[in-house]
Amino acid sequence: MNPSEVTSSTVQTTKTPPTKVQMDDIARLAGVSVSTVSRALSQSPLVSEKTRLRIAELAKSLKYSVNVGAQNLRRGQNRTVAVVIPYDAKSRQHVSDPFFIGMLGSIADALTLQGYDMLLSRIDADRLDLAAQYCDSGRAVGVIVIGQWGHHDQLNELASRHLPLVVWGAELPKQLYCTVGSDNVEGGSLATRHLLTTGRRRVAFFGDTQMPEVAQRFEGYECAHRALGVPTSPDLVIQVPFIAEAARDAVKSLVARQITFDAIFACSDLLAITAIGALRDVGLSVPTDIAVVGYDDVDMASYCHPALTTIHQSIEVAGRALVEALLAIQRGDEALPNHLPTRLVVRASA
Amino acid sequence: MNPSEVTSSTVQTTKTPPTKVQMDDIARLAGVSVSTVSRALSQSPLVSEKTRLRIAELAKSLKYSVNVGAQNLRRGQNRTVAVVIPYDAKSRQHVSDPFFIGMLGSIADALTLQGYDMLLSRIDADRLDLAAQYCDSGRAVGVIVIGQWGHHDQLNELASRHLPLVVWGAELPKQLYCTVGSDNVEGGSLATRHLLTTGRRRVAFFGDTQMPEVAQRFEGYECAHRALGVPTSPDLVIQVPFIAEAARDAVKSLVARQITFDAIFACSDLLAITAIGALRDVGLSVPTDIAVVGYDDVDMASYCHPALTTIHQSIEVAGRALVEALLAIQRGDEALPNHLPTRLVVRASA
DNA sequence: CGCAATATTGCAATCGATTGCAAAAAGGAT
DNA sequence: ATCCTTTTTGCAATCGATTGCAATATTGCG
Repeated sequence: MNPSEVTSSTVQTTKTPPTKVQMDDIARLAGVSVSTVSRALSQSPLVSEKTRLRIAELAKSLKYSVNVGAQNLRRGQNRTVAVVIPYDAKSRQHVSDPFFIGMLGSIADALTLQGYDMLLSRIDADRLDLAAQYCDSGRAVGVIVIGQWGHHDQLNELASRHLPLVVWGAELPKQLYCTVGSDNVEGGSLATRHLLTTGRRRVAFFGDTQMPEVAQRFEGYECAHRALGVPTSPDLVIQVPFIAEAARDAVKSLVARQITFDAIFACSDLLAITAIGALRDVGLSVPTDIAVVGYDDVDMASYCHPALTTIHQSIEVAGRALVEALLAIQRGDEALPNHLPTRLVVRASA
Repeated sequence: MNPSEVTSSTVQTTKTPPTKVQMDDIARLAGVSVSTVSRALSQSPLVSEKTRLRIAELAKSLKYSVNVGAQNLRRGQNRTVAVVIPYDAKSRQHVSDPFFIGMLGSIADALTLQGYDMLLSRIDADRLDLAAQYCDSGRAVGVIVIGQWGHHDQLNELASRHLPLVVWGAELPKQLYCTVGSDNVEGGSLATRHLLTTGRRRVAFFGDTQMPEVAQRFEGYECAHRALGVPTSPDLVIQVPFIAEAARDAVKSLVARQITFDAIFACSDLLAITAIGALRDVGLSVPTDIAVVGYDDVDMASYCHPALTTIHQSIEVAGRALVEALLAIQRGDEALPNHLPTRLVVRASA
C-alpha cells in the first residue's frame, strides 16, 4: 500500500510527497464518512461494532494516528504539561544537581501514566514569566517548576494569572502557588539530631539560607540544637550555593579561619560529597575527624567513599505528587501545599 | 481590563469563565479584522506600521499568545521535537546515568535556540516503535533517541518509516538512521593507551560489549594493546551493564577468581566510580595498586576521590550535533553519522 | 478635482479533526 | 408489505488561526 495511492484524491497528483495519512484517507478506503471514522476511533457507541473493527484495522495497517493538534483544537482540550527548570543566565549556571535532574524522569513517568505529554524547557530564572506563554499559547495546560530558588515573587505573579502552577520547593507565607516539597524542617532536624546524638558538638551548616528550602532546613538545624541543649554558633553557618565548587571553598575557608568543627550538615549530596573531598585534601578524615550528612539521597550517595549518610527524599513520590497536584488544580480542585516525609539514611560518613 | 469584557461577543454571556484571549478579541478591541491581527503579529509587510504597533501593544497588554496548535494546523508545520529515553521495562531499570540525563539539558538548550519545543518521554526499550506515534500524530516533527543500547533493529525499522530520527550512539554497518556519538574507538584507545604507557600491563575492561558503543570502545582497547605490543587476555574482559551494582560485582568477581590485574578501563564514569569503591572495600588502593579510567567525564568525576581520570565527551557539543542533524534531515538534507572527538582528562585515578 | 497607482484591509476558504442534528438503513410488530 | 422504532451514518458547523484574492482607502500627479 503506497502512501501516494492512499492520499490521492479525485485529481491524481504527479509528485509523491510523503503525505501524512489522515482521517479522510481512512474514510475513503473504508467507504464511509470521516464522521464515522472519527467516531469509530474514539469508541463512540454510535458506530456499529462491525464498522468500528474494520476502521480500526485499516487505521492500524496504515499506521494512522489522529492529529492531536487538530483534535485539541476542536475539543478545546489539551493533554500536555510544561515542565520548567529555571537556570541562572547571569552565571550561566545550569542546574546539574542530580536530584533535580532525576526528578524529570519521575515526572515524565507520572505524566505518561495519566496520559499526558511533557514539554520540557529551561528558562532563565529571571524571566520565569515566560513560562506563562506555554499556557497562553495553548501548548500546555499547566506548568511544573522544578526548584523554587529565590523566585518566590515571580512565582506568585505567575500564579496570579490563574494558570495551573505547581512548584517543587518550600511552602512560604502568603504564597499564591501550590508547592510540593520534602518536609525540610523535619529533614534538617533529623540530620542535625543524628550528628548531635552521636556526640558531635560543632556542626557546620552548608547552604544558601536565601533559598526557602534551605532556610527551612536551617530551622530544623536550630530546632535540633535547642532540643538537645547544644548551642549554635554563627561561625558555623556558611552560605554555600548549590554548586560543587562552593562547598570546596567553604571547607577551605573554615580551615583557614581556624574555626573548629567536628561535623557538616550539607544541604545537598552534591555539596556533601564535594566537601568530603575537600576535607580529605586538607588532611581531615571522614567520619573520624569530621562527620558529614547530606540531603537528597541521590544514587551517588551510596557509591562514593565513604558512603554518604543523608536525608532521603523520594524522587518517585515527588514526581507523582507534583503531577497529581497540577492535575487537581487544572480540574478546579484545590491542591494544598504538600510536605513529603523525609528519612535519615545512615551510611558511613556520619 | 477584565477577561469577561474582552471575550464577550455580541451576546453577553452571564458566566465569567477564565476564557482564553484569542485573536478575535484583539481584533474587536482594535477595531480591525482577525486577518489584520494575524498579519500584524506575524510581521507581514501588508499591514501598516501604525496598526501593527497598536495591535502589538494590545496583544502584549492582554498577554496574548497565538494558539500554537491552531497555527500549526493551518500552516501545516510544527516546531516540536520528541526526545525519547529508552528504558528497560523488564528490569524496571530506569536510565539514571548522569551522562544521558545531562544530555537532556543540552538538547533542550539547542532546541530552544532554534525555536523548537522539546517533548520528553521515556519509552519501553522494547517498544521503541511507539516513538513513531509522536510523528504520526503530528505532535512532533522528528525524534531524538538518547541511547542506542541493543536496539539497532528496532531503530532501523523506525527509520524505514521515513520519520526524521537521530540516535545518540555508535555508527553501525547497514544502518538506516543517523547517529551522533563520540568517537568510541578513539576514546577506548586513548584510555587504554594511557594505562599501558604508564606501565600497566593487565587492564581489565568493564562494559557490555553487546552494546555497539561499548563494542567500539573495546575495539579501541584492543587496538591500543596491539599498537603497544601488550597481549590482551579474555580473563580481563568483563561483561558489565551500565548499572552501578554491576561494577561492584565485577570487581568482587575478579578478586575472588584471583585474576591479577593492575588497571580497569570502565565504559562509564558511573562504573568507574563504583569500581573504585569496591576496590577500596577489598583493600586495593587507587591508583597505587589499580589504576582506573572512566568514560564520559560527568561532573562527579572531578569531585570523587580519587578524582577520576576519564574520557571526556562534551554534552554541549553532543546536544547541538543531535539537534542539527535532526533539523537537517527534516529539511530533507542528508545528515551523515557524526563522530565527536574525545579527549583524555588525566586526574588522580590513573 | 479626477484618476491611476499603490498601500491596507476584509472576506471567505482552509488546515484536520469532532459533534449536534437530520437523514437513511435496519429491525420488529402487525 | 406497511409503519414505527431503533441503529447507523453523513452533512455541515466549528475549534483558532492563516492567506489568496478582491475590495476599499490612501496617495500622487496632472
